[in-house]
Amino acid sequence: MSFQNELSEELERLESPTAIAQWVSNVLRDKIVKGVYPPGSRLVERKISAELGLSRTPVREALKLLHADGLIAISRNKGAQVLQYGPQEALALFDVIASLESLAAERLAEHISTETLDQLEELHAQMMTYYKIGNQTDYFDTNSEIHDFIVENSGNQIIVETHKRLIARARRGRYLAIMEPDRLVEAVSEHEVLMTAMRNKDKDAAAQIWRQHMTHTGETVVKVLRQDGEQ
Amino acid sequence: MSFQNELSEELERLESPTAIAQWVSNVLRDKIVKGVYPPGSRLVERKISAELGLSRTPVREALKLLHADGLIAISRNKGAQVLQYGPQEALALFDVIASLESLAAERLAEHISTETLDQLEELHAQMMTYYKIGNQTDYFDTNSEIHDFIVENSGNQIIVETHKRLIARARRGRYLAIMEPDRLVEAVSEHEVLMTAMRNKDKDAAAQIWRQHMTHTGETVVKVLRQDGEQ
DNA sequence: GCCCTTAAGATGGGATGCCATATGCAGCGA
DNA sequence: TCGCTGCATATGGCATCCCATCTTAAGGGC
Repeated sequence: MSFQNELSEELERLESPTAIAQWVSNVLRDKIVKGVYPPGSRLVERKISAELGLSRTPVREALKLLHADGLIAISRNKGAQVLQYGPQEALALFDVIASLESLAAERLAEHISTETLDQLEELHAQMMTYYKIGNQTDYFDTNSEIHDFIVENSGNQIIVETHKRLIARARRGRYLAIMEPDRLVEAVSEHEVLMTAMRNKDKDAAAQIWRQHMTHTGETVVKVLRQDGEQ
Repeated sequence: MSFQNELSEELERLESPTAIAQWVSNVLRDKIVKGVYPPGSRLVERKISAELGLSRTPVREALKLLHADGLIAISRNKGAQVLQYGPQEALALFDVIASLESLAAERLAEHISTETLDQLEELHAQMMTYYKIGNQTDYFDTNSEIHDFIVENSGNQIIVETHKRLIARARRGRYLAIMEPDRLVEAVSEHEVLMTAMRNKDKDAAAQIWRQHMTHTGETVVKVLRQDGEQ
């Protein structure tokens, strides 16, 4: 089996340099996040390059990218190994993400334009609809969109870059964590509070509720990971 | 001229894989921070590898690392180019760093042990001595040590990693920014307030003052960069 | 004299080969 | 039977080669 078809498709779309390494890193990241490569498993350059029909060079670069993202450790003669991901890592990760998204919400609330607010209202309304009809998948997708939207419109590129890097690691937990009904109700209520803060351009309220929101999300992920670990 | 001597020395001490690439990236990072490679200048793989007496491979990896750090842009057929660094970038950077160091101070204040507090007191006293006798160089070094100490003892590895990455970029500004006497007095006073918060294990006060402290520092750097840009 | 064409050089990306070292297993000795 | 030694294998790091593409400049045509 080969991934050459998908590779060709992707490459035509992207003209960025090191597009292949990017593609490989995305493939591997996905497999790590989804547990195909469990923590501790070894990613061998030669093996992956053979599977993907590539030389070692782009695979090697992809592994370096994953290393920079904090997903794997690279040791000589032992191959890259998927790092552990447990409650402790998730706790630390969400602590920083909460602080970062809170900052993003604060900065956005400060200078939000009517157009941007309208787009946010649109996303929020969409999410509420999915919530009311009980469509979990679309609810979570729109939810993620809202979080990303706030970060991307914070006006601070450093926040965007840093957030992107950390979220890649946190997704590993979110994939396992299926929100419980109780948390869902609370989360929706917190989203409502944020919208009010945005409408009032109240940066302190926005920062406060968004940090609280992400902290709660983190706590839920940690709880799920703990339950998972006990099994 | 060759750097082979220094290279050998470094390599004996480090047994980490990709030690050469790390070393090269440190050399280049230093030159970027110090302005030897000004913004917009081109870093050509073949040229650097020739100068350092290495093949292109490790140099290439080093450039990828600098790219991941956000210091350079890599474009095909044009070489890596040092990214601009002006008031706008510094503003965005310090906004995030302030938030991050504030979080670190908050987490440290929560659980700080007597031994850790003693070490911090020691560093603080040392810095105050340098301040009083007007030894600027040692003052700034100890100041940096305090900031790093707080981050490293926050108990959150994600904070440490993220901070390290961002500080590498911010150093570019701090190298240019020589603190003014007015700011110096204010900064020292803010350090005093932090120490009080730490002694009281008052996490909110610690978070508040440390964010304010870093925001002020950022503003000073931005001011200096603006003056520099106007010349 | 100006602009377009074209060819040579520059430059990063990818492929491949060699090397140093760590790992693991097999065989030998006590 | 257990442990130690040594060799084969695995594996990542580095060097080198080729290639596609962009840049640049020179030369010819209008």
